[in-house]
Amino acid sequence: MGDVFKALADPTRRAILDELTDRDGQTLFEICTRLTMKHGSGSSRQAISQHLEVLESAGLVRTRREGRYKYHFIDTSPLRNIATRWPGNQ
Amino acid sequence: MGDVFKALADPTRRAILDELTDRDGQTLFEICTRLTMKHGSGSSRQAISQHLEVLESAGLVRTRREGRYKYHFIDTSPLRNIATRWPGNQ
DNA sequence: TTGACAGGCAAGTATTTACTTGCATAATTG
DNA sequence: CAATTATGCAAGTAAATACTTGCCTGTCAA
Repeated sequence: MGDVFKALADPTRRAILDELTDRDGQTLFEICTRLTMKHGSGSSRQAISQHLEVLESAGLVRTRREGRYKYHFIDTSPLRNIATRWPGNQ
Repeated sequence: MGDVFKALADPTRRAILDELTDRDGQTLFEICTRLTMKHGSGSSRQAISQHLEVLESAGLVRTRREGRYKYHFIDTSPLRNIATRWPGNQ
């Protein structure tokens, strides 16, 4: 089980979560191309793939395989602990 | 200005925030000794000092100098953005 | 069934980050 | 004033992390 905080530490991974928030259930290639559209300096496919592994291991992304496609879905439930760990934050 | 997410990525820094939540306004040495009490393998003074710099640069810790003492106070307001950045998280 | 497409694996490189080491400064205390 | 206490600074080391490179497997369509 990965660390949610460490998963959120990288700006590329946060951009991936933004992207999935905007359009849930994308494939690896869709995420790659849409990231290069928005931010000029897009990461490589392998880099994004490894970021997705980190996000999945932290429970922030769930995946479903269909044929040769693999769809990625955001899961925000692990974020709840962050909001409640240090009080005075409502 | 530092990155709030990167500041939260390190477990020692999160332990410092826990410690300040438990008892706000501690000096560097108080934080060091209380961290070594709870978790056996306490970090060195310099390590904690550098962690505090990161937390302060991220806006999670504010400081007040009085004589030779420097008091550290937690500020949870930067955490609000985290809770609201990715919806479906109330 | 051949080729293109989507994705996976693993080892190596490069960059970041955490920690250490040693000395310096400033405020108190005896 | 000298010694101690609390902290600061900066360069170096060690460990973690992000990224690359090259090849491999499975799926589908012509």
